[in-house]
Parts: sequence; structure tokens; C-alpha cells
Amino acid sequence: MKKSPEHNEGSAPTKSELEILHVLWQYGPSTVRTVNERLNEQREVNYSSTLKLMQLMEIKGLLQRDTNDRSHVYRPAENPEKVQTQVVNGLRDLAFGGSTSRLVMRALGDGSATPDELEEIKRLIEKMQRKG
Amino acid sequence: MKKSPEHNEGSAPTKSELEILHVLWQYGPSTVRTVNERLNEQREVNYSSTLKLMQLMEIKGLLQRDTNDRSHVYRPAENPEKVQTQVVNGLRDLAFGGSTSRLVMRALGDGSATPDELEEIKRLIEKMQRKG
DNA sequence: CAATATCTAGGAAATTCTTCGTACGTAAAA
DNA sequence: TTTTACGTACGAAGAATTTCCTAGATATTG
Repeated sequence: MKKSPEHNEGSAPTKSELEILHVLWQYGPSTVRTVNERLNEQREVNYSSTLKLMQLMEIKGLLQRDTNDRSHVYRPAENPEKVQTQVVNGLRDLAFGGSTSRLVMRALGDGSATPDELEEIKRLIEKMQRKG
Repeated sequence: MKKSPEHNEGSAPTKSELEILHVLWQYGPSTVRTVNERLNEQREVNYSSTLKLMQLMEIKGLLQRDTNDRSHVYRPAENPEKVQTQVVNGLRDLAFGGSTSRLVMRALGDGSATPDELEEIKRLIEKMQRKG
């Protein structure tokens, strides 16, 4: 059993870490500079803050990086599914007493889902019901 | 315009604050002692930690309290709907690029929803679709 | 080559969140 | 009444998260 850089495997990503993951999910493997530029479309962040955070995420095992070039290229270590499931379930347990339906109803309840989205979700549910 | 105790109106509750809100949503207005006992069913927390947190939440405007009796009785300042919507939408924006459907699909995707829950959600969606 | 820009790395400060010790007052029990 | 239990208030310590400064290496431009 190797003692790999995975430190903190179980812990959920923090707010800032999720922001970074989201950028990488959207744009694919990227340099720190690119990620920082995307973040700065939303709010002001210093380059070296983003760098530091991404380095820590690498140590934690949230990201992996390719150090062949001078500017390292980072990518998520896990697929979005796994991480997103983890954070959603965390919120479900914390704020909804573990109830998926209460969480989902609240997510849909404010009317921000489009008709297409509603239809898409309904089809998913029907598929799950058929599979039992 | 009065200078009321609302400090931090807009900010989303933290993890620990959500735990406390969840207890109050479940059991209704409660003293610090009661809340702390509920929390201790899950994990060890010192009484004075819970007290401090609830006092801070009162200052932030997350809770209100009745100080008539010696042991103050706390209650949520907002209804669950509002707070839960806020935190769910926060997560939606942070981890799902603002997409409600992606969030919901991830919540349902790991199969932790019961058949009853699936049915309940489906009915909600159909109702929303009828209303347009 | 010299000047400038870009990059990583490391440390430390700043901020936010969480926990707890302790003082002090009032109620309840012995 | 004396002792013990229980309550709030407050300050500060501790931990986790986030930010940024600066040094040093390497590339790029003039």
C-alpha cells in the first residue's frame, strides 16, 4: 500500500475549492493562470491565492497535476459525479435531516428550474421507478 | 430606522449553525440546554459552545429569543423554507454552475431516495408543470 | 546581454468559524 | 441558611480557511 499524496480523501471540498473544481470541470485541465482568470470574472482574487489553494488541493488529493511544462497543468482527481454527490449528501444530512425529497423539493420549489429541466428530472425519476 | 440586532442578514448559515437550526425546526422553540442535548446525540459538544453559537446567531438575526424566563427560549427567525432555499441555491451556484437539474439529478442519482420519495417528487413536478 | 514577465514555492498574516474556561447571578435542594 | 445546580455573558484560545507577500528560477522581449 503506497503512501500517496492523498491526505484527506474523505473530507468534502470547501467553498473556494468547489469554485476551482467547477472551473476545471467546465474548461478541462488548466493552468493556475487560466483558472485564476475565470475566477476573476466572478470576484477579485490574487494570482498567488489561487496558486496556493490549488497546490493545497493537490496535496489533499483533490487535484492532480502535470509538471512537465513550466506552468503546471491541473485537473480534478475525481470525476464530478463523486464530488457532487458527496457535497449534496452532506447538505442533505445537515439541513434536511437526511431527506432527499425535502432537499429536492426545496431546490425545485423556488421556481428557478426551467420547463426543460423539470421534464428532464421527471424522466429520470420514471426511469428509476421502472428499474425499481 | 431602528438599529436592530440584525447584523448579517444576507449571509448563509455555517455548518454548525445549520445543525442548530435543524434541531429547532424539528423540536420547535427550545432552550440552549435542550438544543445541546440533541446535538450531543450526534457528537460531543460542550454546553457553553452551543450557548455561544446560539447567542451569536441571535446577533446575526438567525434566531430570536424570549428572555422572560431565566433560561431563554430560542426560535428560528426565518422559516425553514427561506433558509433551506438559500443554502440549496448556494450549493447549486457553487458546485453545479447554477443548474437546478444537475443538482437534483445528483441528489437522486445515488439511489438513496426511497420509492415514496421518488413518487412524491414526481407529483410535485407534475403539479409545477400544470401550473406552467 | 539586460530588462521584463511569468512561474513555483514557502511562509505568514488575516479572516472566519468553533470551542471552551471562567465569572457571576439566581434558583433549588439539603 | 448553606451548598449545589443551572443559567447567561464575555473573552480568548484553537482550528480551519483564505489571502497575499516575497524569494528565487526560468523564460521572453528589446
